[in-house]
Amino acid sequence: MADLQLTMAMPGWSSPSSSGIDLFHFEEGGGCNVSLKDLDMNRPAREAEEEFQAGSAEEVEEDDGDGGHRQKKLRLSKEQSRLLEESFRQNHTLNPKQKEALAAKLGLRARQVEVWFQNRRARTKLKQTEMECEYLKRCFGSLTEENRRLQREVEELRAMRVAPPTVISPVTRRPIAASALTMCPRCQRFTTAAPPRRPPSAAT
DNA sequence: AACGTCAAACAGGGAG
DNA sequence: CTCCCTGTTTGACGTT
Repeated sequence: MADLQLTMAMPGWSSPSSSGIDLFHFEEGGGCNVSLKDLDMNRPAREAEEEFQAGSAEEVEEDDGDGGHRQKKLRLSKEQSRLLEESFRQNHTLNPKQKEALAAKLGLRARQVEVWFQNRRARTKLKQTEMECEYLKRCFGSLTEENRRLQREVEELRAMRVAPPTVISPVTRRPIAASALTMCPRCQRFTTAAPPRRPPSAAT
């Protein structure tokens, strides 16, 4: 399925678009993910599903009669979830017509389908973010290790660095650093560079 | 019973 | 104004 587009290339990770594996896999086929929730759900959802399976759209119980505006929470049936997932795989967003059609097909209100898609998108994004986070953590770990290794290497190289080459000074007849020699342009002979002249010491 | 997790539903704000 | 995103609340359910 090409429904998830990770924005990061993560070596070793198969992108959903190529693997065909969704981050969220619902109990299609295997059935091992079926929990008691799915089997013994609260009645409104089951009723809705029965209506849905009978081919008619049904308004799930909307008001408890006390004027409270919050919907009674329903759990979607297995079949409703499956169809929503299927639809989500084809498209992560729905236009109003598609929303209405899907809602009618599922026996839900358009608002419920809309909310489901919103939540589903959010969950997908969260999952992606978690994966990216894990990947970055691993990157950080390996880079830290690499950094340590390079630091050690630098220290080792510093420790084994040989002393600079020396020559015998033609003036003092003692060893001096070769870099301290300069060639006299007139006589073409090596001589020691004159030490930088210090200006007369200023006070302080 | 208390706690944790999951997902449905809501609210507010930004973009078009 | 509508749609979507994001953060939050809340109810259902599982686990300890």
